[in-house]
Amino acid sequence: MDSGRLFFDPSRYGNMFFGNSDPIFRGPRSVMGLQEPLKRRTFFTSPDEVFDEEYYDEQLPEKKRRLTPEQVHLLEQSFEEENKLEPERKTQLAKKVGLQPRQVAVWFQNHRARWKTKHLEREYDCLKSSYESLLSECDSIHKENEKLKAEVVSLTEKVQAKEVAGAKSDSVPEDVPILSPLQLNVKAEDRLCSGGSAVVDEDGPQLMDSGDSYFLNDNYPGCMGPVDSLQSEEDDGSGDGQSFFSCALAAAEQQLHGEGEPLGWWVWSLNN
DNA sequence: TTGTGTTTTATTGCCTCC
DNA sequence: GGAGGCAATAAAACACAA
Repeated sequence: MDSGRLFFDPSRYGNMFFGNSDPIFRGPRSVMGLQEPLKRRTFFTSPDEVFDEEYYDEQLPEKKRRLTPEQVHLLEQSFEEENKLEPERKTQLAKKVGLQPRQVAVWFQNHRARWKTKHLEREYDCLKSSYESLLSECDSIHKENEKLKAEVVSLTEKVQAKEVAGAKSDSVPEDVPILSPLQLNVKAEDRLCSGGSAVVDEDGPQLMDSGDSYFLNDNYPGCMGPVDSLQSEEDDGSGDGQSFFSCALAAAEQQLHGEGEPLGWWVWSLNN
């Protein structure tokens, strides 16, 4: 926009603003009566003034003025009802608030723009906090996953140590295989997956050789599967997830302390 | 008081719809 | 082609710190 443009363009809007065709539109500085601050007043303070041609005959056009709080209030009320203006409503509202219909239209236009900006900002904030919340949740699930994997490794090592120590004295049935730590690890997690656990559903990622990505969701690198399925475990009371490890840990500890059934049986039962 | 940043009012140009 | 909407922008009005 050039700075010397007209304050008001009669060619576009006719003489709706001023009641005559006096060529007074020369730009803001030449027509705004800056030398007469005492005569300053708000643009149109009453409906009568809006249509009072004599007023504009005797008073030079003024600078643009802020609308009064009452005018703004009325406009906002109307905006809340409907943010677009039909011609009839525009005319009625203009009379009601004491503005030119064009001013009302401009106000609505600007208000829609401001509303849109604020709405976008709110949506952005909402999405941002939602994203940060999910990120934090994902992080804690990832840590929990690491913890559980470490627990599996620890238990496996304990089981292996116990088996090696008791191999010579214990009589293990011939058809019960002695599992290697890797096999035991895989079997334990296999049971975890197939036993109705909510941690990994049947359609989700299945066991792979690496043993370190069973719980990862390929669609969300670094993230787990749906959080809801995790929460559902507690809800349905099945408890096949972490509680499995707790049972395993208890059984291993019992074995280490010479209680309960032989660990060979536990390994056998896992395998069947 | 003044400089500066923000808000509000108004204009312009372009686009879509009827 | 005219009416109306929107984005971009100008410029006045306003807020406020220094």
